[in-house]
Amino acid sequence: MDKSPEVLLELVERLGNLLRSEFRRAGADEQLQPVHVQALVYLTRANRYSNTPQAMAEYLGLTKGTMSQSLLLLDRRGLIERYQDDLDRRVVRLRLSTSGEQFLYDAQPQSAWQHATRNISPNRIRNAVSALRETLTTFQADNEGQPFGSCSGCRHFERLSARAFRCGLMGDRLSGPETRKICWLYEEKGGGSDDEE
Amino acid sequence: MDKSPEVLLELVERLGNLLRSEFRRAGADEQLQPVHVQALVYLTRANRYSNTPQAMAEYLGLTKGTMSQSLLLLDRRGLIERYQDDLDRRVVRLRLSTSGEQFLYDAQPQSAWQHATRNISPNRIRNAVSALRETLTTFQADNEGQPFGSCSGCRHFERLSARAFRCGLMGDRLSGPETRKICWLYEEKGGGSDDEE
DNA sequence: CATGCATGGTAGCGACTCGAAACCTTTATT
DNA sequence: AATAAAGGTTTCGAGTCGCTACCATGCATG
Repeated sequence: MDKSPEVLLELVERLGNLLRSEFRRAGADEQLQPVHVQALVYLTRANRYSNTPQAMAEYLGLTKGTMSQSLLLLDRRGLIERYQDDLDRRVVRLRLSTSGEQFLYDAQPQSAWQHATRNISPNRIRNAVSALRETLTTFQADNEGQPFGSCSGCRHFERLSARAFRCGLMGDRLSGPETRKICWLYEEKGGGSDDEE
Repeated sequence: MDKSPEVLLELVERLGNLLRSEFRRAGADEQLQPVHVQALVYLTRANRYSNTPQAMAEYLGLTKGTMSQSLLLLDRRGLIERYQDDLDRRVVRLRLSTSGEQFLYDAQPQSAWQHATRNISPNRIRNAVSALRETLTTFQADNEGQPFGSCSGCRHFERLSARAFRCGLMGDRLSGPETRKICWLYEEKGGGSDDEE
């Protein structure tokens, strides 16, 4: 009998708690809750399709109502900016404000973690990443959650040339850096397949 | 430039969020918050030295005041029992009640996760465990948090015979199963190597 | 077009979290 | 005996969070 999966769960859970404490600490000066800090961090990593309340709520595992509350607060504090989408005027788009960026720069919510991995060989980290990524994919597939991946590995991703990319779903050209951001339209580049829509 | 640590952070964070959602779902029937479910799960894994509000608060990253609130609620609902320690009457000890155990049995808060790791080879899981464990240890050392490990690997652990064990710090004899539970008195066995069972 | 309905987001409600600080009781130190 | 320290509880106020209801905008049909 192997209990490794159980232990892995325990570790992820505990690291999650510590990360949460860390976010709490990072936001203490500005009276921010962990979820607020997470929201700000998310904005630094989300691509152009994923900077909406909806996507954020999915990512953080909250309802849209709850998300709306938190975003209202962040807006009042001037840490984010909200603007309407041009094409669909129901959609609200989000971006970090200058002071939001400043806050993240000062608080460094992730530094403690980065520091904690310093003694682990890149190779072992990559292995861990691979195992966790697979777990995440399976988990999301089981629970019908949005996938949230980046372009490489997405079935909509198209490479036009050495340095030009394109999202086949939305039809936009993408810059190199943007292909590494988080996208909630991500779909696994499945083998055969059932495709949606 | 290698961004793997960053990606690892992202994965742990996201899995942590999903786990949290999962706990929320598991507790919904009984009107329990995620933290309540976590507390109950903790009790199934804590050894005799670690079933106190103090240890639990450390583990979950909360203050003792907050912890006290949650435990009060769990006690009112009859999911846990609280009793005084014999030796130190300041200390409160906790245990799952029968209905607490029943709740965990019914809600299976961890099943979704267990299921999500089904396709990953035991070997890769063990590697991931090892990397995360090391990260956890470093993180805790950096932040002076309680270590929270199990007997194997603890400097206080003594093996009396093939099947008899002892905690050198507290002086108690321990049963085999108990040596695999979570202990907040854990201290890294300096120098020597870490081996897995 | 109008009607209907789905979708993205907001508002209000109530139960609960959470840290901070003050407090109580028991144990440890001197 | 006096004082300090440690484990827990209480109280307070701001905020989370799911829920339901609600308001716009967009998208179908006919």
